[in-house]
Formats: sequence, structure tokens, C-alpha cells
Amino acid sequence: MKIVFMGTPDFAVPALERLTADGHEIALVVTKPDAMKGRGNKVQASPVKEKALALGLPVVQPGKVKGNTVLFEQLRQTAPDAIVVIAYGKILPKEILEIPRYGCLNVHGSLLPRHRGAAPIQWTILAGDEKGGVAVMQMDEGMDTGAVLAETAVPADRCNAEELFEILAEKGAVLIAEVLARIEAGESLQPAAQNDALATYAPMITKQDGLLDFSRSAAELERRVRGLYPWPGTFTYLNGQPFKIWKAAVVRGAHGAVPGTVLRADTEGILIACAEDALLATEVQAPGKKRMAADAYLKGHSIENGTVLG
RNA sequence: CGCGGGGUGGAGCAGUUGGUAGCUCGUCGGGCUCAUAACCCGGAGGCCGUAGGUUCGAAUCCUGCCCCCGCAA
Repeated sequence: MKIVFMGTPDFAVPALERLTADGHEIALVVTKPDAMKGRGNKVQASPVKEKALALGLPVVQPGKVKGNTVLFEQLRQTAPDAIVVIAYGKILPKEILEIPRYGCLNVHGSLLPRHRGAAPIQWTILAGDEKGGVAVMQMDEGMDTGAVLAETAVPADRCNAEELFEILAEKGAVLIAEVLARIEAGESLQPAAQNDALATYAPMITKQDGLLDFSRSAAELERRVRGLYPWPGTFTYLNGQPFKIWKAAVVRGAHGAVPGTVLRADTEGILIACAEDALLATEVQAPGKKRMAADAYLKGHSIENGTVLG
């Protein structure tokens, strides 16, 4: 099948590889423009762009999509059977949705209609959902509101966002490959409309979302630690300095301490009082330092019991 | 040239008015103990990121390079 692939981050890469391997003709790859990133403000190409170039596929990086008639024209001339969109990062206007014969198919990292929007995987974990998943849907003009063609569910209450990303990227690649195969075989796919009443919205995550608020429950904070791993990570303040917490566990039990109080700091980790139960930080990071086990951190720094974080 | 912190025995840190490298832990051996992540005694282990420079002498001062990390985007 002749396909235009639109995507940007790592999440989209496995699908691009898979569709290529399946013998589809990837006529064009559309990804976001290179952007300044990281220390030193170096310009960096998107993971999808790098993979596309490695595969020898043509790439375009429009700065703007809405109203971009040049892009519309290029897509029309390319005349793809379908456009596969995975975490592209820009809204597609009607002009583009109408181009392919089989429409635009989107791979989304949640069990729709839950977690429509930019950060479905993180929000699956933040919300404490037992299951996460990946869905292939027929795009329409709404934000992830299209009819669902196929879905795969996986457990989500144990892993962190990085792990769930990896799992769902693979599952998503398989799923979109299957959907395309069925379309090619002439099967009717029976799109299932989403129940808007059950929809939730998963807005973009910001660095500030990583601030741990100990006046919440330890269970909720533990989810935050998992859901924002490895980006942007969670943090609090120790002696006025940002202090990141990469891994943590819930320790149940009443403690009667003010939220944020360090109950103890030993080889087990740093136990911090929360509104409900306590959070045991087991992997931490101070500014300018590497991430390390809390135990290792305490070898060179001492944290008195009763110190208040946040 | 975005701002900034850092590279010291296996781990985490201290150590700048330059002069024989320390701490906590781990590790090895021994002791104590019913027992122990406890305690006591003893030992091994570091060319102080790298290349030069200044100096009688540099982990400590200067310069280049490599690597790691925080912030901002």
C-alpha cells in the first residue's frame, strides 16, 4: 500500500520500521522541524526523521500544517492510499484528512476514549488505570475523537512511563500493520464510535507537573514518579535546592508528621511523610550530580530525620 | 558561543593562603556474640578525568581537550 507516514518521537519509530518491513511503499515521511534541544542548544532531528533517513525515505518537515497549501498539494500529488499518523505533534486539518482513499489512521497510546490528547501514556499511569493500551482509529477533525478500528490492552499499574511507552510503541506497530493488512485484504473493519461521555483528556506534561506535593497521598505521588519517568521526572526541594526523585515506593502506615517531613533516611531509602502513608524514595538525584540509589546518596550526604522537603 | 555544577581508592563525599590524600560505606582477615545491616581490631585498594604550563614542590594556580550532570529552551 502507498503510505504517507507522519510522526515525530521515538514512539512512532517501531511502526515506521514495521510498515517498511511489511513492504508498504512509504512515499513520504512528515515530521516536525529540527529543534534546538538539550544542553548547548544543539539542533536535533526527530527520531522519526533519523530513522526515515536511515531507511532512505524522503522526509519533509513543514513548520506549519494548517493552511499550508504547498504541503496539501504535495500530499495530493503523492496520492497515498492511507496516511498513518503517530504522535506527529500537530493537528491535521480537514484538507489533509480528505486526501487518502482510506483516510488518516492514527495510532494513539491509550484505550480510547480515555486519555485523548498529547500525553496519553503518562496520564494512564497518573490516573492509576489498571490497564493502558494502544488504539488505531480513523481520524476525524476532533482531538482523538475518531472511530476506533482496533485496540490492544496491556497492564499499566506496575510499569513506569518509559516501559509503557516501549511496550505500546511495539504493540502499536503490530496493530497498525494488522489494520493495514486487513484493509488491503478488503475486509470491512467495523469502526466503533467512541463514547464521548467516558472521555478524559490528557494534556501535555510540563516540567512543573513533576513537583511532588506531599499534601497528597503517597499512592498518588508514587504514580507521579512512575508516570513522569524518565521525563520530566519528579522533584521536590531539599535545603532550597531541587532534588529529584526517580524511583519510589509507598510505605503504608500512619506517621502523624507534617507532610514532607523525612521520617528516616537509611539504607532502605528516604522515607517522606505524605498526607496519607509515606513515600520511600529509593533513587534520587541532586543538582549537578548523577542519579543514584538513595543509599549511595546518603553515604556522602546526611539528611537529618525531621528535615522538611518541598 | 544560552546559564551553571562536577570528574579524588569498588560506591557516595571532604580536601584551594600549593608541601607527604581523608571521611562514611563496601571489601578482605581476625575477634566478640545465640545472633546481626550491630560492635572491636587489623589489612588491601588512589598515577587525585586527560595533555601541557607556572613552581624547589600541585588534587590544590593557569591553558587546551574528553566525559557526566542541573537549569533554561
